[in-house]
Amino acid sequence: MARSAASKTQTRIQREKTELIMTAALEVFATFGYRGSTIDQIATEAGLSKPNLLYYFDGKQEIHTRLLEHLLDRWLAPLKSLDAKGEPIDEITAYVMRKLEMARDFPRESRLFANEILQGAPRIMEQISGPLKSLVDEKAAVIKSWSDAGLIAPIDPYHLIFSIWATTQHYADFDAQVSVILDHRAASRFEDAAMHLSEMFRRQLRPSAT
Amino acid sequence: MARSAASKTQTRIQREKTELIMTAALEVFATFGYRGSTIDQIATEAGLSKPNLLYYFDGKQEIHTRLLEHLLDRWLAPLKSLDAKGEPIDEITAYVMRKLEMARDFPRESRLFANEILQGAPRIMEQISGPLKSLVDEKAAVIKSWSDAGLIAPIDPYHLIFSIWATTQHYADFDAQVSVILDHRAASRFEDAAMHLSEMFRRQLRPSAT
Amino acid sequence: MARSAASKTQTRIQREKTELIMTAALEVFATFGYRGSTIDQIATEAGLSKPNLLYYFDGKQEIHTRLLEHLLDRWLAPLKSLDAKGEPIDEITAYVMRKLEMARDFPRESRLFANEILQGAPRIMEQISGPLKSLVDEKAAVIKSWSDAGLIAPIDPYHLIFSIWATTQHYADFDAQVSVILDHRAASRFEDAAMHLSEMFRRQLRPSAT
Amino acid sequence: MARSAASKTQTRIQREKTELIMTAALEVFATFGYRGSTIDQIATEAGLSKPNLLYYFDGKQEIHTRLLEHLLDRWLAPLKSLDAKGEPIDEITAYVMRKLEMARDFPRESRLFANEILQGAPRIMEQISGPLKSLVDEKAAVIKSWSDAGLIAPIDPYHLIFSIWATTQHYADFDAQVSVILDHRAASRFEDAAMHLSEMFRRQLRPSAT
DNA sequence: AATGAATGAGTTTTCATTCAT
DNA sequence: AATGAATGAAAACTCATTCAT
Repeated sequence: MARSAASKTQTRIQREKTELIMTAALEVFATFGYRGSTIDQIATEAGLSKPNLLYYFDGKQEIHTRLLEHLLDRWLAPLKSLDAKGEPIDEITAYVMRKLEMARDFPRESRLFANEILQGAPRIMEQISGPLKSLVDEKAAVIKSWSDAGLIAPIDPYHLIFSIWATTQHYADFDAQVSVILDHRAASRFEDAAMHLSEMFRRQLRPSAT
Repeated sequence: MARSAASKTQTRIQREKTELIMTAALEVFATFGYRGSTIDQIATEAGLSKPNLLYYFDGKQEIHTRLLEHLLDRWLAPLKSLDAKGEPIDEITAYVMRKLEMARDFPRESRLFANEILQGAPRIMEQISGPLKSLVDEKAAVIKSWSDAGLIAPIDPYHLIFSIWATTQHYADFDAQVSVILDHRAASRFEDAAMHLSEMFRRQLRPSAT
Repeated sequence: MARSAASKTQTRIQREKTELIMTAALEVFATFGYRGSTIDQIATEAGLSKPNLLYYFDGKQEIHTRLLEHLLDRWLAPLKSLDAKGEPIDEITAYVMRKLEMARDFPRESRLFANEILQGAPRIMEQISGPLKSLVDEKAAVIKSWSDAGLIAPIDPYHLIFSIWATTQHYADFDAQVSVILDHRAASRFEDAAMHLSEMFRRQLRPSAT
Repeated sequence: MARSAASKTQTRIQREKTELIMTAALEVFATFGYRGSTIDQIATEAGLSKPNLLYYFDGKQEIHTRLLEHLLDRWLAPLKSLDAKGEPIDEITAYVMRKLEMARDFPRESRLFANEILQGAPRIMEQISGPLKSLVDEKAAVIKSWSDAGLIAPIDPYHLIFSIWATTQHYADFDAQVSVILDHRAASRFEDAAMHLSEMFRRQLRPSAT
């Protein structure tokens, strides 16, 4: 049995197929949600037979869990890079831009995540209350210190972070709506959003002239 | 057969049961998504038998569709109230507050909507490209005019609207995450968010001193 | 949902269908064992569709469990009737006869039980170590007292009981073999066994002439 | 292909692996029955890969069939040894003891056999109606002759044999039940059974004083 | 209006067996 | 000989929907 991620010694084919399945599953899960997706869809998307897919993964649940685990690293990376020693406003703005790039380049990951949270995070709560919360707490403290030092305007760092997440991920998660509303302007939506958001957050963070 | 709620002549009991079912369905669909929800769950939630529920609605699809239709009015109301003749920054800030209140008071509606858009809006695209887009276009024009007149800072009205939607709905749609990250501070999340967001949007809109 | 035996208020149809299914399941499980039986077989045997069968029972496991529970009463009855106040040898011989009649009249019940024990009693251990063991302990004490009083030959009551179980149930459980070996004499196998076993146990129990 | 163990010319390794598989299969089949066992379990038990196992045997069915064939010799041996020229009661008692030893030393073989008969002997009927029946007929005739000669009490030899089989195999086949009922006395169950059964059969066979 | 009963079409998963190397 | 990979057929179970009363 080549089953389960446990086995450390993977053959080339195993690595390739596992990757193939994860990609297909990401596509399907991100679009239809966990319950709305079928193994059949994923198998078809991956060009495999259903039993063959189940040769690599123990079941639907496992694929999903592994996708979410896999996702977390990439998901936390932009915030991790926020440098306590950098120039505060530049740091935060750069973070916003990195998040926006992720929304542009990895919209399926964003939707997968959103789908999960939306339903109460039943299969991912641990990661949220664990690593994610820890990281947020850490970086919120950094922002707080900047705020306290007067380097940026007084601000609630948690709600700032939520605003950044919300505004950037919106372009991935609500793309169906965004694209329709922007119609012909949709092509440049990420550039426009970049302009808009960087301006928005810079204004918010700039210390008052006082 | 009194089938399908379409029939205009409803008895009182019909109206009550229909309402009961819609409420139950909202709860269930908002939590589990369309595919993740079963008629059984909705019937149980509503305290009805499954066949009895289907006496009032033609099927799962219809309940969902009607929920979304029903939802739209409430959903558009806050933006509709944006008054072209009001004081620009106050108007927009008030809009933000109304949206935030909706996230607080009608989180299930918000999640139902988010679920739908997230999956590509397959059952609601018409309403988005129709009434919703029209309204947005209209109000975006108003904001544009304020911006052109120098009453507010230069801004892309569409992306402003997206930012408002994103930041406010975030508190409903991502509540599972927000609550965990804020832990003991979660109780005041809407008040804190109100402070944060009103400040954020005011700063952004305030015309430059120049 | 009319599911699960829990519901006390059963309709006539429910009682009939439940009974019908139990009978069919007994037939199938007794012949093919738990794992060797399929819900399809049981449904076909009962003249129902598979989902209809599952409307009455929550699953294969539940049908099996309920059969075994149901079975226990009937299974223990012959031993329960062993009367401490009766004439020892007659009492025991009568018990042997009752067990033999059960092997003749309820061979499927016997095989269902045998199948389960044979596989280590995974789904029935509780009942064995509970009610069954209690009853055996009680009656073994009775037999022991007879033995101690010299009313029957000195004997290990537990092993006597095992011998009774083994010899009588053999005609049900190993019928396939018994019938072949006895070929034309097979028709009278239960009468012949009755003669043989009553003589065997009487001889064993008769106190020594000493 | 060196497929199928039928080929007479086996290398040493082939013989060893075949033996290894048979041992593993016996363990598994005896515990879970034919249908309840999977090739995977057997392969794992044998420390082989599934395809490798199937290199030595043509399929699940074949392993099972060969096990049963293999089993028959050992199974008939105790009865074969019953010597028409020996002292009747000693001969029969010795047979009982040999059977009881088999139940103690080869319980899996006993259970495998029991499982098969219990399910109507679908895969072994031939051997029962052939060699087994022949042997039984032969030895039953011997016992009959002893009985007719007054060397042992009048007795139905077939039912005597059934009683011997039943009582001895019971300790292997129903061990799950026996052990629980005897609890702390279970350790000596075979010694106790030996006492009990030898006494039981001796008493039954002893010609009446008359 | 209401509900117990029934079912066809899935959906996940298992498993004996085969393929390719 | 041996094994990683693959699959068709089945099996358990689910669910939206319909039937009958």
